[in-house]
Amino acid sequence: MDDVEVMAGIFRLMGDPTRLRILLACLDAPQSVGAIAAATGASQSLVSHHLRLLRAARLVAGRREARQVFYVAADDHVRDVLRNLMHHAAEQGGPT
Amino acid sequence: MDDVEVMAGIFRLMGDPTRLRILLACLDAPQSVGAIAAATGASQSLVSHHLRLLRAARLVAGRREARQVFYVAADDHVRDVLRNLMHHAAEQGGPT
DNA sequence: CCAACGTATGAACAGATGTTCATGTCATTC
DNA sequence: GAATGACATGAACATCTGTTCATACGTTGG
Repeated sequence: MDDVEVMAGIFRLMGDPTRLRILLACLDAPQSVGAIAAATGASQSLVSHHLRLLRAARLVAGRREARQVFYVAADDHVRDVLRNLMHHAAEQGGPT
Repeated sequence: MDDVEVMAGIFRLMGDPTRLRILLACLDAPQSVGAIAAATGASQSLVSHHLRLLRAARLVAGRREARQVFYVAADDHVRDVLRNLMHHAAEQGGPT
């Protein structure tokens, strides 16, 4: 596949608010699916659906711990991108 | 609007291959709409439609020069994000 | 083994999105 | 000022996407 399409695929995944919140929720530390659902306010089912996509793109990695499964952002580049654009958003919202 | 939604909005715009190619085409130097269309292989109409969205999000800025309009990526953060993920794609495609 | 908990999956649906085709607008040239 | 070139816009359409609801799966405790 073309590099551009790979990039676009990643961006598209980050382009949904719910999925972005999920990513941000497990950016620094592994979180269980339930915890992510609670943190984002999305249903458990929806979170699981999204996590499947994020996992397929290797943006998150999941590890089973007894009954729960803990997900964490799997990529340093992704972390950088997110942090970078968070600054951007902060600037755009800017000082009122 | 929430910061997360702003970020997601930007990511979503970069999440379409055509639009991403358009962005990359005018990342370093201003390009006319026709030039962008030629560079990306998309129709003039489609490029114009996408440029409208990118302009609305202030990801590109357009300047009229006689008959032509030149667009250029308008934001340093965006440039950084794109370059950052280009490296990511390079790594993922990586050494076989 | 049965029940309970946490997570995953599948079907179905409403709404959004990318693209095309046709046409409109603005600036230039003759 | 009519014609041409470069870009913008609008309608229409097929496709994709996010969400929900119901249900299945795997793991632990009695």
